Amino acid sequence: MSDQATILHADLDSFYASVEQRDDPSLRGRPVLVGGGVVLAASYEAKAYGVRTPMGLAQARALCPQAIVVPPRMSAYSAASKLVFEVFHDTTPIVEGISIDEAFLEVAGLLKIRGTPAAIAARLRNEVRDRAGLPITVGVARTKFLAKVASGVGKPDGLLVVPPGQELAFLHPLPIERLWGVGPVTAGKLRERHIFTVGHVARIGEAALVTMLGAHAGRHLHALAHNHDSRRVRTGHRRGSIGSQCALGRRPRPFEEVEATLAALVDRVTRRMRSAHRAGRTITLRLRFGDFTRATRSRSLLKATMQTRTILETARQLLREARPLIDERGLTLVGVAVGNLDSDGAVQLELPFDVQVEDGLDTALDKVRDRFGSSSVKRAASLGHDLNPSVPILPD
DNA sequence: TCTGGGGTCCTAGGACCC
DNA sequence: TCTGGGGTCCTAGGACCC
Repeated sequence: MSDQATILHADLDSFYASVEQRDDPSLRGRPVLVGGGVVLAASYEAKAYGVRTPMGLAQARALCPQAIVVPPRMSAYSAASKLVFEVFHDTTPIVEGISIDEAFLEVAGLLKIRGTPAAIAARLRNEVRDRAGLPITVGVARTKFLAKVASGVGKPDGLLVVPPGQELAFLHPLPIERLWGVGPVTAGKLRERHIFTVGHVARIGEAALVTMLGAHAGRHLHALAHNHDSRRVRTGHRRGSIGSQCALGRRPRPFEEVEATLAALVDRVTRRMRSAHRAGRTITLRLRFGDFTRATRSRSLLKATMQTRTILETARQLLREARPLIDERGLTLVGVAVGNLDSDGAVQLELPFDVQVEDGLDTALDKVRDRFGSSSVKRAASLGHDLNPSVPILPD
């Protein structure tokens, strides 16, 4: 681990609601809720009344009757996100997007030319405000995990640097829910054992955590509580699945209507696959029932496809096989996702500027593996690409 | 508190191969 | 006829994230 805090976690505040307030001045300073059936985003004025996501709109209105509810405008949010990510990429070449509204940035290579990480982060916040008109919080620390915790603590519209040496003092008083990977279930298990803060987690041994939570989760939490997190900021991620789902409400639906909904979902998914040039091999049908239990059914094809017909046939078959469950419990959500995504043919990526093929192909590939993850290079091999040293081609 | 839509990662058993 | 260990893929479920 570096001896300087050079990882930034940049996180837009109440993203959708902020975009609405930016685009409609009459909403500024007022409680705004973005949502349809549930609250997708709440402005800080609304959060002050206890509104959270994802909360039913009726409940949110009860907490904050004067809230202004606006329907989501996803295309406006995508455009705003694009602007913000341009600022990220203008700040440093090493940007790892986490979602539409947050990213990790590594600034270790910029210190000589652009100043301290705190100065870089402050400029980043100004740029996002100037160019995208949005408030953003930045956390700075030596590890990704701590940078993310810092941005969470620094919200809204803040900048929080955790200096090396003060990390555990910062971390240990925080509630366990701040740990990445601690959701309601894990928090419940920990609370049962009177573990309420990160400091408590740090004091119990790794073995006890593993017994409590399983091998991976236990080791993961133990490491995070001690601020052990060697993950680097990684570029070049591509998602592994594309899906779409639709809540049906509690009213019972005829099976034919469910089939029609499924067809529309498959159509939406395959359109997105084609525009992203991704083909997939595993079709997953996602179901949620009247009692809110869930089930998934999946099938893998021999060959990746982005064809609506093939994917719909498979999805329909899965739906028919699940019909007894549906008839028994009632259906409240249907979704379809296509995973095992592969590149549709060769996707060319330039090697990072600091990787020279002249060093020898193996050395270059090692560096690329280090940066992008080993899977990218394995995929190149499995696809049988000709790795011509003068024109490196790496899918993904 | 009656719960959207988009994802990720991990676990675990069984099939199958060497 | 009975047996081992290691590895990968498939499927289903669960927890978590924004």
